[in-house]
Amino acid sequence: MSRLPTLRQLYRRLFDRYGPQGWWPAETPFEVMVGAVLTQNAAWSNVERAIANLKAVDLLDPEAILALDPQRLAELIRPSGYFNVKARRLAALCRWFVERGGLGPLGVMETGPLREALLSVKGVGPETADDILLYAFHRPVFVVDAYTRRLFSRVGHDVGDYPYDILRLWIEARVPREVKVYNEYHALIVRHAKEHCRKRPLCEGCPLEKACRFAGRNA
DNA sequence: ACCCAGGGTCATA
DNA sequence: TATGACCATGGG
Repeated sequence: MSRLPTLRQLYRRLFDRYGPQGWWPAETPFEVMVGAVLTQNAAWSNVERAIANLKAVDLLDPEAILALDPQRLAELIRPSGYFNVKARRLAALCRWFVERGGLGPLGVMETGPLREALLSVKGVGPETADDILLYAFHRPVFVVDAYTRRLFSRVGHDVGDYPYDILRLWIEARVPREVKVYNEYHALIVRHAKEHCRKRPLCEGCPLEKACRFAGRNA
């Protein structure tokens, strides 16, 4: 009669295996914001190219992006996919950022209102908003993605069809509300997905071991 | 050739 | 509220 692994236990197993992940891979909060939009349904390796393009012409800056011809912006971020849509989304986010006065004023907002403000930007959905809240503004908000849902489902937690915010709150109630922990946990889930579950069907050598096998029996 | 990637919007029922 | 179409590149 084995019990389901708690979220704390899963975190410990992942952290013991992989160690700190050093997320988010960006030099500034604004770069986090750009990356959060560009990584929507895209491979990170492609996002890196897009960001490198922007850096190469010194355009990784909100005002500079706003002053840019939309078509040229789209061309620069082309490698990240959906480049026409993302060019619009990026411009919308920059407009919002500049109109709100940048990091100073935004940085002193309460987390709830800041989240709502982010969600009001066209092209910023819950996951993108939470990426920005956690990794740019260092707020204790757990980022839920498809890997997160899949991982917790596979180890036996029946969260498969929870709506985004329900699942987020469910997780936040079970994980210590610390920025450091939320930061590493999400990064570790992505790392684990890349490392194992995509390439190896049976999770051979998986740090979750019994938890994954347990899920296998129920799947 | 197919599948997927660190999603979100919009139209429709 | 809940599906479905759509957006588009690059690697396995």
